[in-house]
Amino acid sequence: MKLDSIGDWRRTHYSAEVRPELDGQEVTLFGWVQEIRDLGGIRFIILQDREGTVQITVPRKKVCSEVLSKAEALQKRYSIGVKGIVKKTEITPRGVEVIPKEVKVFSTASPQLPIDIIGKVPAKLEVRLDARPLDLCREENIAVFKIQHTAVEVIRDFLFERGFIEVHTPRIIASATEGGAALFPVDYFERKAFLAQSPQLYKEQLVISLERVFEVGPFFRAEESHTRRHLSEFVSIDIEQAFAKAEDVMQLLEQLMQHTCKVVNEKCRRELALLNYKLEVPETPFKRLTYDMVLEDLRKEGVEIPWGEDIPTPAFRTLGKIHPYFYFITDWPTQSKAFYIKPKDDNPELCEGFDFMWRWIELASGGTRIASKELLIKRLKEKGLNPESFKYHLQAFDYGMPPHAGWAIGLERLTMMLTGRKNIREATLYPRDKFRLTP
RNA sequence: GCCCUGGUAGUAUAGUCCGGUCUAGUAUAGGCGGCUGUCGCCCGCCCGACCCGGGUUCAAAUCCCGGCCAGGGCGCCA
Repeated sequence: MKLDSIGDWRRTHYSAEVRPELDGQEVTLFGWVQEIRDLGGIRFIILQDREGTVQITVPRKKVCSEVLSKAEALQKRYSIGVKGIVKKTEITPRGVEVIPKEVKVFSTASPQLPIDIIGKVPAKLEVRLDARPLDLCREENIAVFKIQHTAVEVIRDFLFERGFIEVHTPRIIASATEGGAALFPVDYFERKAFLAQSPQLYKEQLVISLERVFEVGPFFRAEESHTRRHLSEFVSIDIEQAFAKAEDVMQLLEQLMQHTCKVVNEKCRRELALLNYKLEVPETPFKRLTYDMVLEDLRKEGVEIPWGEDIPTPAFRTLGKIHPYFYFITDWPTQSKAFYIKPKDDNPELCEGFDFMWRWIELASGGTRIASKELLIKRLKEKGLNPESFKYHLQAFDYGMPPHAGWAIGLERLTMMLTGRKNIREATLYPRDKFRLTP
């Protein structure tokens, strides 16, 4: 079929902005055909755009033949433009409809779509992810990513207001010696390099110059993890603050979480309703459980964990039932945390690291960092790491490393919390895991 | 990497236990036709599928073995 060009048409309103008050006014709408209900003498076309939907009503005998033939040719997902008159009406749920005066078809679509975009017949996640560009057109998914966007916007504003500077650290790094998580190797000209798993060392180095920094960006972990809360590429929101300790950044984090829930609740009312999800705004301060208290809680539930061990997933699930919302876990055994977490001055068996939990899911982790070079080297050795491999990082500790603390929060996990999604892949536009590299 | 469960039209499912009745049912989508107030529109007709390979058997969607893929769980996750 012959396609139209946009010409001098420009959008005057999004679908959601077409309200009964505009009765009688001409609007230009752009979007996609979401649904067509043809009753013979009258045809209802649901136009969808980023902000929602609006009904285009085509009464056969009342529109000109050109509009009629265009309207008859439309099919699902055609990209269209409609110039028409807003009509206030009692008959539609939204209280408005648009009677077209002119219709443009910008693009057609395959008649047999791989998934049902209305959601009458739900598709499996696998099928949805294979058809992700189309899947993302579903209103439910638009809602998820608008909420994610709102959260990122809120977090950035919050941190800017508190004097944090947004930074960008390298994604390509030279050494695999940070320990722990497996790294993805890459060819870097003739050398071997790796994709960064965290900005940890860089953001610590930056506190000696920029003092308060944050970064929002992707990181990579080549783990075998195959769960609904792990990805091999994820977005981390990382902060690091000079002249601070764990409690300072924990307060920052709980205020930030409360504020994020509050703003998302206000600004994303439509999206939350669409997802059929109620987001509670939590009270601060959040519970602070010590590692010992957690072991005790679990013991009462019949789960024994030897002191010093990390807490296994099933135990976290139990814990999430006892503490059903946000809470911190503090006073971890030093041996269970990363080498850069500061041991307590009065009891070096314990450290100033913390986990920030939402039910049974770890949303963030952080802590006071070690500022002393000697201690850091000692901890590296205890962890079986070679200080020589860290010489470029360690130099920062020769130039006046202040006391500092920070945390990192997983954006996709945060999005799961904010949207009620149960699989992290739904909170990621194009998820990457061990088995999925496309689309 | 390990354990459990599963793989049937574009999509979602029934059938699998207990082989034959399956020419594989249903819904939805798609095609064609009809319908002037639908909003999961409705009505009629049509199209369309047993993951791959091997085995058992007179006979396999169904039982067995291997593979691939998916979901869930575990481990791993500074």
